[in-house]
Amino acid sequence: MPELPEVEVIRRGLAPRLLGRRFLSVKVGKKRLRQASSQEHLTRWLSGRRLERLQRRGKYLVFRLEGGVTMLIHLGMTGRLLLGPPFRGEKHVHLVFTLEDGITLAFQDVRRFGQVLVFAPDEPLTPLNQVGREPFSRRVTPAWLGEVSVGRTRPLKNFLLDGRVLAGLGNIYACEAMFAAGIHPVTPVGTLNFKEWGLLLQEIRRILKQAIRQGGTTVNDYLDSHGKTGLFQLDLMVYGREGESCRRCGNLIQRLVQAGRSTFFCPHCQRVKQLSGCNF
DNA sequence: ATGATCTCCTGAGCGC
DNA sequence: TGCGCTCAGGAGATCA
Repeated sequence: MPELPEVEVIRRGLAPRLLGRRFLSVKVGKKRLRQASSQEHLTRWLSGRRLERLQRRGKYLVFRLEGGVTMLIHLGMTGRLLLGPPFRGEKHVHLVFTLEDGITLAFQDVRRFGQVLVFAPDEPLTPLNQVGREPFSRRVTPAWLGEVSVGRTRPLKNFLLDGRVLAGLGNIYACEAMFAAGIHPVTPVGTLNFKEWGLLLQEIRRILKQAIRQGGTTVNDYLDSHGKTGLFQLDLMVYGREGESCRRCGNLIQRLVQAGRSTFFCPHCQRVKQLSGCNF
């Protein structure tokens, strides 16, 4: 389940191999992805164009090509972008890009939640309109988090999973950040004070950086662009650890369901916030 | 306007 | 061994 760190690791793995090279052709499989441009559209706008920049926006990879053409790739739940030709008979390969110098890039996605969309020059990149601020952006501050949460009652966990506010966090890193900050996942966001937002933001950034350094988190499916697993799963404090001992206090990690997703937390390290009159 | 729920998809894991 | 069930979750759609 690629979240911000996994997408960033993939971006860094792909960039040295793809930048400056031209796309020659693309082959699209029969099964439909959640959202994908047609073979004709991809061929028309990619063929012969050099990749100028490879960026990340939230969980999207943004391929900037010559002449203002842009390709967006979202890996969904189980998407992979693998360098090198796919093995014969490899399952769930839905697109194969061929570039100069014999380089191939395969998009593999078991659950087909992914997106591969190409945009003509000056065509608006509509999927990015919904993407919130980058966690490492200077525009994300404790004060801003407080502002967008004032008067809101939704639980902190749901807030962190809302990509329209803060981009790139998924279930794993949301759980880990709340644990690290010692804040209970059901806490209504409107009750968090400046200090708590500051601590949470600090922990979000620390954990995302650490996960990038470790090559991401592999729980079931994730592989980087070279087919390697990440290592951050070894550092997980709560995610996927229901019934196991808290690595900080020894109490049992609990699970609850929020917004249809599992939330893992330590009931001792993450206390339910006592309501106080003044938040700031 | 806000927040919760549903939908898409397939394979792994489990009980019987 | 095989069948049916549940679960995993990002993001857009839909509902109260």
